Amino acid sequence: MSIDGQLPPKARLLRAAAELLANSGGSAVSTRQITQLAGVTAPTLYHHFGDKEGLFDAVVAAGFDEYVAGERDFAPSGQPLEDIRRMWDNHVQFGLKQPELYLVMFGNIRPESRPAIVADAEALMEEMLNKAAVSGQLNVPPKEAARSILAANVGVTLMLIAEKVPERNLELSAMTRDAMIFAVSTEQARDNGSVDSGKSSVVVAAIALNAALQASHSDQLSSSELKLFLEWLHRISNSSTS
Amino acid sequence: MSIDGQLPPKARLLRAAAELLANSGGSAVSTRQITQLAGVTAPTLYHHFGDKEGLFDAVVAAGFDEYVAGERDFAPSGQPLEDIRRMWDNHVQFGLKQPELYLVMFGNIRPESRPAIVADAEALMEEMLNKAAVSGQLNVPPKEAARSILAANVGVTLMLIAEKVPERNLELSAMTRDAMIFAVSTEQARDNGSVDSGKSSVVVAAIALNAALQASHSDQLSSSELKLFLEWLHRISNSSTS
DNA sequence: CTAGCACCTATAGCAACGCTATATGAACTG
DNA sequence: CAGTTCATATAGCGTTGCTATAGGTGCTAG
Repeated sequence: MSIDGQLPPKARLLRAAAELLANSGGSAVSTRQITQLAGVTAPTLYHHFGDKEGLFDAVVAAGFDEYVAGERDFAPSGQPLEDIRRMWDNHVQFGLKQPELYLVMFGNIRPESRPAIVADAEALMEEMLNKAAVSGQLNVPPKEAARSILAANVGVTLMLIAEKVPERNLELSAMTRDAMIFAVSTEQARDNGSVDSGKSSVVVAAIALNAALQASHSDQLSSSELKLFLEWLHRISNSSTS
Repeated sequence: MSIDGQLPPKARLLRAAAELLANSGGSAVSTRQITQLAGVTAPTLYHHFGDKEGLFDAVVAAGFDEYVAGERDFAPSGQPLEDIRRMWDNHVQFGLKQPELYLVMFGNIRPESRPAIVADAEALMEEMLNKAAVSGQLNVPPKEAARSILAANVGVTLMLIAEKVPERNLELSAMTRDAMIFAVSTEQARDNGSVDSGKSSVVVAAIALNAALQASHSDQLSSSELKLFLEWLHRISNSSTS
């Protein structure tokens, strides 16, 4: 069993590494396995990729393209925060579908050395969050929101990967996802555009306070209090529609 | 430099492994380094711990005791959710103080094989969340809340560890923490938050809403909610004086 | 006191690992 | 056709985790 196909050795190495990584079942993958499956010898690997990690980086880059493609396939961007939710789910699905690859990408943490891939994923999410921000749907800077959401997203995915398949409960993901998105979003983001007229003075005042709070970043309340406060405001603001 | 102290070889191995792990700076720690520092030879290690991972598990067990001790030192506060918050912060601090040990404990993810240590940490958090649940402060089962919070906690800690020290921003942790706690808690859970200053337009709107609310009989909020809501409104309204 | 026994540790070494110094072939360029 | 560059192979270095085997140590029994 070898990868022949008359591809150039570089591509064969990439394919062999990806295949072994995907089927390794958690155990380590050696350069000898890879080169044997690719039908080349060791120096070829090091000529093209520098070292083992370079090869894995290249595999990860291809995997990341797939990841990004998945992330971008969504995003017809009616609702940026809805797109963020789909990005989250796509992230989790990617991790569960290719756990080995995912672990190389996001699970290979070393102190003081941040994998470039994480920064890329962060930038991707920040880009999307920027759209939400310009629509006034974010109450924290997009960069920090992206870092926070991605951290939780990775944490949840790692935990799901570590669990045995039959015990995996995607509710964990959904719950954490909604919590994070809710935390960074303003209240109007949870609104699907129900526009109403003939509001009472309470509603008007609530909307005014709402806007003022969002414009001025009141720090009179803690951020978590503010979330709850705004949720109530939202309830009051929508009271005329119910 | 070797660990002598006339301790039995088993303890010397544990100490040597812990020390090398703590100072390895991210690079791998070999059994030869450990045995040399402990002043023993290889078979001694394998006699006592089975294999390298067994040794690390033992080190982790000791580290986990320290972790648990830190988690239990807090918790007299009467407010379970406040204790959860401290558990979160303690978790992050532990990870940042001993990143190598933390990575062995929480960063060594393999598919289908869940480290027992994660389950223990989860149980610890679930136990605390149970107290919140009996007080009616949880709106999700404690088990799922614990898993969700812990997943986010680990994700945040790993991300902070991966960052260079000067760039570490603990706001990421605080924000994610509050988001998760808020997500699992009922509204009555929070009352003691940090009090800050406010902005004038907010104050105006708050006063308006306050007056409007008292003039009308809104049934959008329960009486207890309304009470807290008005209290916060009052706080915002008075912020100009501070 | 000695014999036996269980426990613990050391000597020496295996197979596998990541990686490389060196050399050879192929392909393009002048 | 000579020269240069790129790509691959031969062979092997140093290190890794781990172990088959044997020897030393301290105990209890006769």
